[in-house]
Amino acid sequence: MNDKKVRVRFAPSPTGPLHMGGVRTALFNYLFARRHNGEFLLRIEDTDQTRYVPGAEDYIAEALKWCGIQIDEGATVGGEFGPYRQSERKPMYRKYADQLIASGNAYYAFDTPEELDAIRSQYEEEKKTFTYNYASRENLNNSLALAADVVKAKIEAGDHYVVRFKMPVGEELHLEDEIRGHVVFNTSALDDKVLFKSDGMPTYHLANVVDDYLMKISHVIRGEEWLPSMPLHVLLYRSFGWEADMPKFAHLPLILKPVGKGKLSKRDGDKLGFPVFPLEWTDPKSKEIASGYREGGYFPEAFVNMLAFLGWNPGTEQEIFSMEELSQSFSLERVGKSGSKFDPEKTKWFNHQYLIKKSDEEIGALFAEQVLKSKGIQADSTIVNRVCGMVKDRVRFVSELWDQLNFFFESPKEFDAKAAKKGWKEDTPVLMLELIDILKGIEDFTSANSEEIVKEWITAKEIGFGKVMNPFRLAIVGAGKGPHMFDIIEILGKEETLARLNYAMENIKK
RNA sequence: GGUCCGUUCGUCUAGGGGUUAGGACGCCAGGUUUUCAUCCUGGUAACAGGGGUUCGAUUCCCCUACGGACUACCA
Repeated sequence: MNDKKVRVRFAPSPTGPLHMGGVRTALFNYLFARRHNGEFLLRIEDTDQTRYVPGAEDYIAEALKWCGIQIDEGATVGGEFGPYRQSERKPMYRKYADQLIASGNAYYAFDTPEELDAIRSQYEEEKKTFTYNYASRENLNNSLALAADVVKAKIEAGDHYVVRFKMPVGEELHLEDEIRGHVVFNTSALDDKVLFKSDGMPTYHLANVVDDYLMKISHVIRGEEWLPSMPLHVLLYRSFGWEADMPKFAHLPLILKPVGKGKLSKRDGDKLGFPVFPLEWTDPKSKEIASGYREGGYFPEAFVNMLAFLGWNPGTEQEIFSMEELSQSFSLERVGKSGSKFDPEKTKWFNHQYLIKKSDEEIGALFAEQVLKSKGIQADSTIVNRVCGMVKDRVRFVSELWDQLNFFFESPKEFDAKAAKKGWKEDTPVLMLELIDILKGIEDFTSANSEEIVKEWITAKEIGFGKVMNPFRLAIVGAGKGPHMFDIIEILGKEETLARLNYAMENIKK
């Protein structure tokens, strides 16, 4: 173990909204940085200009912010290792490609994409696989096969070319991954990857290694889809002579679809009935809207907690972790090796846990803002907070509160048929009439007091609570649901309570 | 096809040569409750298969099967 300062980076490509897998990668990097008092950087990998999507970069920054993932250095916040956008670093990559050519680790290749495509399909017809590597490069259009003066002439004539890595032959590479342990690759099975494109931009592989080196990255924590290119990256460090400063690698297991096969993709979300994105996203071209966790009513803490447990666990039975607790507990050793199927149900459970932990004031404010306002209902915030507190433990989302609380804000006009059939009997009207009289006489209409008086009456009359309380509830609530009856009528007040009772008497037909 | 990675309840997972294989989500049942829900209690359900190694393997090794990733002048 070297004692290098921990510096990690999240390096997304701004080709669209970040999906939850990307957010988890960012989260694990962030947590790892926090745990080791290190730094977390955001680097934008926009080397492919053809795939650039406007708004994607802002989306990434906003999504991380919503999750509570703070960026120490990066495209949006600056820092001494900038710029942090690869398009802005463009001028510096060229010399590294040249360095590799000079040292014999890379070469010029003039083959056009069309030529390569043609070769590939020809191989396919012959049921062979074409690989641009030691076996084929001597016969292709590159500086390894061509005479030096021809190469020089081509370049001077302005011919388009790429720079390819010259993959060594027959070497066994023994690599260490922080999550997977020992991994072995044979370089003969690898190909001569393009490092520098004909448009003057580096590919991911070159830019990534150069930037990680220049930005003094200590650990590369990324998705498992990058595992196959780890040998290339290690070889690049070696070719540059940067082995001593090479970061450690950790490849995270993938997040899989809840049903069916394969990894979770951006297309899955709304089709499968849950968001795949942290924030809602409107595609700038098609104007299609993809739903987000934020807009779906999830709390960022719940979303983050759920994500943290996809592939990682603390080894204890604690499941609810704040960002602070995660920062203290996170370790790469406790990240699993196998992919995890995402479970939308558990995410809802996490949301419920956070919802019940929040104060009545917080929930009340959200309910007023998100639900009542849109219904044009204005209500006293003390009342709103109080009723939210009464029922918050039975919902998973703020939006579900309305179903539990509607009767506080609107008197019932219709009555649940099933509850009416069950609770509203022949003798009910007589009892309700008596109940109205009792309630009328109560001066102190607080919950405890009216409960005592009504209970006394029921006990004295020997009629059983259900015979009174069930229809009473039906009249007040409109259904067989809701919190403690006397708490409800205290909030409603005597006048409203009596009005509802009278309305029910006239409108519930047996 | 090739290369690499993986495989414990339906799902997320703990565990690890000798355990009643633990927890959570979901589901089911009972209890509490004047209702619904919460809550409490209980239940359902797993070491992919075959070979080794060993006194003993779910745990270590190999093979098979299955799953996954990668295989672009995309990241």
